[in-house]
This record gives sequence, C-alpha cells and structure tokens, in this order.
Amino acid sequence: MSCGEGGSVEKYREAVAQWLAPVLNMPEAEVLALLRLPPDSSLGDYALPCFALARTWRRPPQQIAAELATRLALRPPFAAVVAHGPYLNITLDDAVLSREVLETILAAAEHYGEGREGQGKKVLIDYSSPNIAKELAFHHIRSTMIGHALKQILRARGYTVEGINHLGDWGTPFGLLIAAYKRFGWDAAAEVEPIVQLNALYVRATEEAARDPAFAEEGRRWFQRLEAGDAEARRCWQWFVEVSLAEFQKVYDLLGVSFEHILGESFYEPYIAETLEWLQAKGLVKESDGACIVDLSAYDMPPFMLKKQDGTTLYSTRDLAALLYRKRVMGFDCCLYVVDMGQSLHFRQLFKVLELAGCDWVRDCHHVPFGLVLMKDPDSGRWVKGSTRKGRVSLLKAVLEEAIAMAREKIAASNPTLANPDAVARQVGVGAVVFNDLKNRRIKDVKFDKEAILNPYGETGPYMQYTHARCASVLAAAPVTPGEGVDYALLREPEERALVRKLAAYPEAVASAAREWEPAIVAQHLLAIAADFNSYWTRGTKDARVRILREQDPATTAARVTLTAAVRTVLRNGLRLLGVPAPDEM
RNA sequence: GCCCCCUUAGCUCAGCGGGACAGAGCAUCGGACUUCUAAUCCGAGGGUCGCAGGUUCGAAUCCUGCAGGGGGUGCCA
Repeated sequence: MSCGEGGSVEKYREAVAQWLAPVLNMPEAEVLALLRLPPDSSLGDYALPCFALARTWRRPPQQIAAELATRLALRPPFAAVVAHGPYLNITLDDAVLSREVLETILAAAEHYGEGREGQGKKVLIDYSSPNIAKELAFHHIRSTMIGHALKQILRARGYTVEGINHLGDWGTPFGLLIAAYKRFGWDAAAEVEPIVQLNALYVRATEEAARDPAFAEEGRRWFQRLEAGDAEARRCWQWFVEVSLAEFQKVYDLLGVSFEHILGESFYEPYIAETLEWLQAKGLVKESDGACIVDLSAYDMPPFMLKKQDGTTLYSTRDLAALLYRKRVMGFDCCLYVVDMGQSLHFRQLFKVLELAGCDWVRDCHHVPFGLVLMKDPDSGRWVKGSTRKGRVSLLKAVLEEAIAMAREKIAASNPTLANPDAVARQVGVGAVVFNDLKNRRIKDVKFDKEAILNPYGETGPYMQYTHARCASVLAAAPVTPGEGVDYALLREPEERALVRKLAAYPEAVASAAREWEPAIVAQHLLAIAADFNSYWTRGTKDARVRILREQDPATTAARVTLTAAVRTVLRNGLRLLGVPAPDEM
C-alpha cells in the first residue's frame, strides 16, 4: 500500500487551474504555473498573484484580483474566492478537505507518507563508518543518524536501500597500534573496558610516532606486514576489530540503528591489486616521487594518491576498490556517501578518477555532505573542529547517558507514577540527542552545546515526543473510535483547519526530504504540526468549546478525536523516519 | 596562495524552484495548571536578512564582487 503521494491539497491544484483558465483566457498549464501557496492557510489554500497579468491586462493587479473574485462562480470543492490586495485567494471546502485528508491518514496508518517514486531503484548508503580502536565520539552521531534517517526516508518513498558501515579498520594507524601493543603491552587485569584501554593505546601510539621517528617507522613496517598477510599482525588487528565492533554495537543498539553490511576498508584489500591493474590498463596511473598517483591537474585538483612511497595503500585507494565492488557485486542505481563536508575534495577526486576510467555510472554516486561538529577551544574561545589528541571531544555514549539521566530526573519530577520510567527515559534521552542533530539542515556546522542538547524545552525531541504522548493520552481517554460516524464539517477551528492542511502536506515533505537527502525537512514539518496541536490543546483548557473530548457534544468529539488520531499517526510516522522513539506516555 | 561551505533577533536556527507585514526556539520580562500530561500555552521587548553592486513590476531568496568565520589543499583516515 502506498499512500498520499502528492498530498491532498496538491490533488486539487488542477481543479483550480481548470476553474480559472476560462475566466483568465489562458491555457490550464499556464495557470497551474502561476498558482502559489499563501503564506498562511487562513488566507486560503491557493493564491494567484496578479502581477504578471497586470502587464498584459494593462491594469493594476489589485483591480484584476478584485474583478476575478466577482467573475468566478463558486463550485465544489471550493468554498471561497476572495481578492486580497494583488492576490486572488482560493479556499477549499473544509468538510471536503478534512474528510479526504483524515480518511486517507486513518486508512494508510503507518504507511501514510509513503510513495512509490523509488520503486525498482536500489540505493546504497555509506554512513556512520567510524574508525576502529577508538570510542565513538559525539560527532559520529551526525553521519550515523543522518544516514539512518535517509535510509528510512528513501525506503518510505519506495527505494530499496542498503546501509553500509564502512569501518576505518585499515591503514598505517593500525600498524602503529600493533607496534604500541607490542612495545607497551596490555593490562589484562585492569578494571577498564577493553575499548577504553584500546583507545588509550591508540592515543599513545599517535603521540609516540610524532615524537619518535623510529617508532613511526616500526608502525609503518607493521602495517606493511599486515597488508602482506602476516599472521601475527593479523591476529592483533582482528582482536582490535572485535573489541571495537562490540563497543560500537552497544551504541547502535541504543540509537536503534542497524546496517545491512558492516564491511571495513580491510574487506577490499584483496581487490586492491586488480583495481590498480585496471587503472594502469586505462593509462591513468603515474609514478611521482616514488608514489603512485592519478594526475588530476587538468581538473584543478591535487593528484589522487594510490600508493605511498613505502608501497602501502591509502584510504583513497581502498575507497576506489570499494566503490567498484559496490557497483559490480552489490549493484546500485544510486550510491550515497554520508560523510562530513571536509571530505568533499576526496569525493570529487574519487568520482573524477572513475569518470576518467570510463565508468559512466559514477554520475549516480553522490557525496551527501554535512557540517562539522565544532568544539569550543578553551584557549582561543573559538569554535573549531574537534580533536581527540587535544581532548576536544565528548564521547557519544556519555552524552547519550547524560540525556537519559536528564529524562529520568524529569520523569521523577513530573510523572512519578509512570509505569516503566527507565525504558521511557532511554527513549526520551536518545530522542533528545537524535532530534537535536536532525532538526537543522545538515550542511550547517554544529556547535557542540550540551546545554542545548539536554534542554527538554522548546523545539526539541522531548517536545515532539511530549506532543505525541499527549495525542496518545487523549485517544486513550476518547469514548469513540477515530473515523467512525464523523461529520468533518465540524472541524472549523483555525487550529483544526491549519492542522488538516499540514497533515495533508506531510507526504510531500517526506518526498522533498528524499529528493534533497535532507532529513531536516521532515523534522521541521513535524515541529510545525506539534506547535499547532499544542496551541489547540491548550486553548481547550481555557475554552471548553474547544476541548477535544466534550461529553455533551459527541459529534464534535468524534471529529476532533479523528483529527487527533491523524496528528498522532503523522508524528509517529515522521519520528520513526528520523529514528526518534515515540512513547505513548512520558 | 587556491578550492569548498557558512553568514537572517543577544544566542541557536527556519524561511531560499523571487511575491502578501522576515518566522520559531533559547535567554529576558509579564501572564495561564480543581478540567484531554504545564517536557505545554498566551503576551512583550528584540532584526537596514554580513557589505556593495546587478537582474526584476517585486530579492533574505537568483547573479557578480568583497569581507568575516569554518574546513580542505600529494604520501592520515
């Protein structure tokens, strides 16, 4: 079942054009192109700006709008046509629209918002992709959740999507790590989690390499041995991978994120040789200062490195092999890389190399960049990129735990009788961190502000969840089943009219998010729905006539309960796409 | 030096297939809980949409230049 593509208000656009065309003496297509959305739904559902007409009609646009308003004979599904300055505003009949929208949502339920424009198309998304031997830092939330949300959003629009966690598990750093392990050993008796110890060893290895060239050389040799398949090196490395993956999995479980493929860079190691030969055969490989490169100077880009002087490969080489593997073995119609914008040059180079190699399919590969998480540098007071070495990072797990603790405290204070406070606290805490990351356009840098992340008030995850729980709570107390014997004409309050229209526009918001690879479009749309619903709900506490549940007015109650059910469905569906849990109580 | 991204209220942002008075949240101040969860809502103050040009009947939105900030820029990933 696939529902709501285009949206209900959209559906009537053509009817508007048909209606206006004869009066304007213009072809329908042209009228359609002129139609706009009024800034506020209280003004109308469609607007015809009359500026363009003013030129040909040689009259002020205000006059044209006024005249059109009198010349148009009202007919269903239109309820009003009025001139508003230079605009002609057209309003749909509330009963017709509300019925259409709410019945669609009720019938589609968890499928509302889905579409089929992606049917038959396979998308691969590379996301999360942390480096092993280090704990997940806060900034890993970005690729992980943006990628996860895009996966859900694209699936909702009919695409077949597979997520790939492209672990950074290969390269010189792991040679250094082995060297450090051999030199400094391991304290098996220590009461410290293996990942923490591994992380410490990693930091020590990097420091040592910077200080001592001999140690750096030792590390490079270990990586050479690793790449050559040396058993001892391999054994160490394998253990690093296991420790890291076990740790990552804990965080992924907390976030509700999973992958169809977890394949590290190491996985493509066996394909490196053939990839290089293939590029060689294309005549693209050049030797330069003892290294292997693809010269991209003709395209104003630095060379693409394939092999270092010491003969070992780089992440660029492995990315190349990985993409070829993805195309050849996994297959895709579109391959997305959800990676921070600091790597845009790398991807431009990567795609250019494949283009030069004659791979026309590379135009289906896209870097989906996002802004960096900036940390406040205590010395300069400036916002700069985080750095493990300088201790300028927060661990993702720690932030999540703090958020959960915040939620737990809030529950204890506000809702002490809640049945399963710990489970809900986990949902709310995680939701707070996730929504905070997805609510703004991904390209914006994120200034790490723990106060903002943990704040449960305002435009936040808890706000969205709270609104959802409010809907659930009203529905639990409702004496009627949503959608049964409803007189849709009773939904006349301004908030009701606005909500119906925003609910109607939800599928289009999901479709836009899928087109632009931008989860924030969904988040912002949900935020607007929640704001309207909360205003509506609160007005009901002051004015009994606006209450959703009215014992003395079953007909109005039935209509409002139906609207509430639809709001809840859309909030729940949207939050699910974003990876934000939606508890019924909190 | 060169390349990419960002610049809208004190702070964080939305709005950007041009169009109706530039909207939220946080913070500040003032209000609303015997009634469907106040993690809510209502109100107030606060903005020459970085600057300068250009296109247009009309520009926060499109184009050019400049400035500030962030990032990248051949052997890290």
